[in-house]
Amino acid sequence: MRYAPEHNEVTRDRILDAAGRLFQEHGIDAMGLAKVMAEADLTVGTFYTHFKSKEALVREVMVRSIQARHEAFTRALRDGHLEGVARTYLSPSHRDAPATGCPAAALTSEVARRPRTTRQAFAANMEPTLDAFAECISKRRGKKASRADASAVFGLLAGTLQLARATPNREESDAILEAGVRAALLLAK
Amino acid sequence: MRYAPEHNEVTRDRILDAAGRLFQEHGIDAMGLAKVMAEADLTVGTFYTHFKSKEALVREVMVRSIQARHEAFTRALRDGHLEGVARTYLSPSHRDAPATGCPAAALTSEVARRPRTTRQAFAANMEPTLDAFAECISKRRGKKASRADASAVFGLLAGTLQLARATPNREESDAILEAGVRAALLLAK
DNA sequence: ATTATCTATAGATCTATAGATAATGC
DNA sequence: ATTATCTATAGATCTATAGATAATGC
Repeated sequence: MRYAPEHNEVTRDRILDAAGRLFQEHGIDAMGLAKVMAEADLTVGTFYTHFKSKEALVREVMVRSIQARHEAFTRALRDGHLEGVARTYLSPSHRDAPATGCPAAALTSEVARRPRTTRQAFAANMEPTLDAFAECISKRRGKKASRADASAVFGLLAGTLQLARATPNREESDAILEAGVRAALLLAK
Repeated sequence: MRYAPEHNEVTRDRILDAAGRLFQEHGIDAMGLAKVMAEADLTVGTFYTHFKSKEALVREVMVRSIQARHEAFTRALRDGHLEGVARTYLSPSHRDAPATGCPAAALTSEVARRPRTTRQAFAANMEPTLDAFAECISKRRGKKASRADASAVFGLLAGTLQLARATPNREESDAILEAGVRAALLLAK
């Protein structure tokens, strides 16, 4: 159709957005390409003019979601406000909205089972976020924290959010979130 | 066939073991019943004489795996040896053997997306383990730690293990594990 | 004229069921 | 005689491809 020059890219973005939401809410393996394309108001046939394979989509979605989250993290982490980040991350509203929430909390254990290229894309794109956490922790502690140290704090946030999501009783789940905030601040002291 | 009275139960156990390994290694949605039954040296047809549905299998496998892990945890946690538990949990060999490792690290984010009955089975069966952690932390701190406090420590362990599994570079992954151990001990102080 | 979209389909796999087969305690 | 197992199959869905259709810049 020789569409407008930006048309292709706009559609691609719509597919990536749809896949990002559906993968995080229902898991990668649970969402077929037909459902992803329907969420983007398209049919399956069009998928392969935009992506080489489902795994290529998974990689791109992950990178994109991680980068989008990075923006949010760095905005919040500026000036060393780790407390605010922890409170927002471990909030009931984040727990209850996995589709638009942190991709690491939703997908890390699935990423671990994906092909090496996908894991590399994940790890490489998490580095800026982990470095931002490390810098923030360093400031609080008054001594250098490594990226690995930041991974432990981030692991606490993501792991605790997952436990809260898997806990059906609301009060118990809320209590897990609150204990997670206290723990995160203790850790970064 | 009017088999030996214990025959049915033995076979059921074999299916549960097979499913436990395959679910933890490849994810629940990635493993079809045909593959699970083949791993147990059976064919698909037999599945429904043992379980009502795949979801019923998922619930039973989870309960069983969590209980098996609980044994290991309580043995190790006795006498307040949190350091040993953290070192074993965040060891390269645990990272590299998800099939036989902690079910929570492998499956919590998937459990969060399962039906409420499955999440209830998960949460209820995690309680003894979390209480054992809470008791151990209480001893170390010299003041009462709640189950939610234990969830934060456990969330740190599971979340950090997941990050280490998703990190393809070995040195970086090892560093994450080590930082996780330090963080766990710091948290429980 | 170009190309993103559509419909249709291949071939594999998924969960679940039906009915035949085979193993063994009475 | 009982029942766990098998083979076979239904019907839905999965990833991926082929070829027709339609939209728009030249």
